[in-house]
Amino acid sequence: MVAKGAEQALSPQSLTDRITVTLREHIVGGKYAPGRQLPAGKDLAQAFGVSITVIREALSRLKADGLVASRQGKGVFVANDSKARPFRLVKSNGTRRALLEIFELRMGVEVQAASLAAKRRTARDLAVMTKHLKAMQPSPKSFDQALVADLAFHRAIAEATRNPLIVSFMEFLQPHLHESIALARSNSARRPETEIAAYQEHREIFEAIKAGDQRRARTAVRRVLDGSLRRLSEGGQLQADFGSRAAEYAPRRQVRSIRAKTASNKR
Amino acid sequence: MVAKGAEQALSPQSLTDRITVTLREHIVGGKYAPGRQLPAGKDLAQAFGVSITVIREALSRLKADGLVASRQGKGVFVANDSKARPFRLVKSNGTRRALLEIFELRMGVEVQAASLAAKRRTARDLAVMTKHLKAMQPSPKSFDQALVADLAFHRAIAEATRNPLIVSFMEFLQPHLHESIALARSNSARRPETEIAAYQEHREIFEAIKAGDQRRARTAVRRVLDGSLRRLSEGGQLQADFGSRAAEYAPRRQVRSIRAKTASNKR
DNA sequence: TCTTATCAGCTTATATGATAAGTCGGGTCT
DNA sequence: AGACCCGACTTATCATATAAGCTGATAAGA
Repeated sequence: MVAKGAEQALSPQSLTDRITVTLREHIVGGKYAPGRQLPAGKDLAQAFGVSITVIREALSRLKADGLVASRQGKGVFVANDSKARPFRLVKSNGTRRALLEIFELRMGVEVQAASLAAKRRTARDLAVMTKHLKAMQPSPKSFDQALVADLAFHRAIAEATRNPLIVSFMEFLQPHLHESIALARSNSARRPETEIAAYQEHREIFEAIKAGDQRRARTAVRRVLDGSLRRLSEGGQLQADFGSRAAEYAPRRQVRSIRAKTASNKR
Repeated sequence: MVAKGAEQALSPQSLTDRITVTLREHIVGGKYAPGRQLPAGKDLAQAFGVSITVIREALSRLKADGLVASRQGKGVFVANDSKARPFRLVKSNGTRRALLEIFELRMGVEVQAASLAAKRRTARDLAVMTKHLKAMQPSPKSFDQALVADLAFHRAIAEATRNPLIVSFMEFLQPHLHESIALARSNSARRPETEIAAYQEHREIFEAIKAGDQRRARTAVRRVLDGSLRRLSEGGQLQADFGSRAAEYAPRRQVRSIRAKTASNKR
């Protein structure tokens, strides 16, 4: 059944997963000081009661995270430079609170992006923005199209900063905001006056960037996002469901097809 | 030799490293659509001409990155939910350009943090800020102490936002900014008048947050960071060296203690 | 006809042993 | 003393083997 599939995807932390978590905790917890050498793979395997394979895979993950570094013939060492470590959004569990936190972080970056864009935008940037802005005009053919254009417009701003870091960070944030955006729009948008207001506000951002007015650009973005934030806050509850974990790997359907196939194959 | 050690740490991308990169490119490049099943480990090993061990370690890393998900008995699938993916600052190679990019990103978050802090700060937050601000007062005992207090002050602002995401993101950014901060201060700071100005500017941030004036807080932070940015831009070149890669793992000496421990543990 | 049991063939997960190669220190030989 | 070698460590990689989950087909039973 579907329930079984979901349970399946959640519970079975593999042995490697658990060992990885444990090792990571030991390292960040300070059990092994930065620069220190870890026990040899063989010893770790014995200590945890698992095979060397599991230890190797766990260490490989930590190595990919920049937490440790191994050198052939010498050993595995705790990295004392934390610059390679990635930034994760683990707590994005769909809670409204989590969404608000992400949204606030996004606002800071987006305001900064608009500010920089106002200073560095080229004619080409402005042309791209204009294109997307047009697709956002009120009463568009499809609702989704306006949303896509909205995202593309903000992305164009990011690219106009000439700062690839800001671009990639906003790309990183976007999927986490996907639900909040959908919610905010479904809450109170769809009403023509809201649509028109949204268009006007975005237009104001564009004009400020075009004019090279950094402060005005910041204010305009802040106004737009404050509006979204308000719509997000006032709406109904969230977190109800956004697809069971099992739905993420595109299973389903096979159940039916299998059954159909067995039926037809019955010969 | 040292040169050999450095070369050693840079070039010898392990086989697993290369396969991981290749596989990642294939996936994000769209060779395998989200939800699609990857070829079996055995086939991948044959296709790349490596052993299954290497494939497994590579897949294990991608799995830890949320790029793929494996299910025993079924296979490995490309995850179609990108929310688990981490954010990395790979290009932080010490170039001045890279530092500026990080700095600009930081500025956006920090301005937002101050803005939120002005709205949500508690009396306790203000007390903490006051403490650090005092330690920043001109002509302090030690130069380093002022720098530490500076960082602590900004951290206190982040915590006053009540947004743990902002706190952890600034923590994530900080080691990457370490060099730029040191550079900016060594460039033109140390002069009494600069120190005094920095203190006054930070004081202004505090006052704005205390007064609950969001806009003033944003402006004040922007002024401080613009100042740092200017000092960073005008100074001498960077990127010369900040410790060879080999020095990052600080081996030596501890090796002995570990060895002694394992030796004694060998029952 | 329909359901159920069983089996063969896939897959990943884990374990184990072997080989290659790098590091390090001690010992030997000159 | 200095150059050299050798053995004991390490990680890296490879090759198999076993266990366990999944899938589909077939056989057995109602």
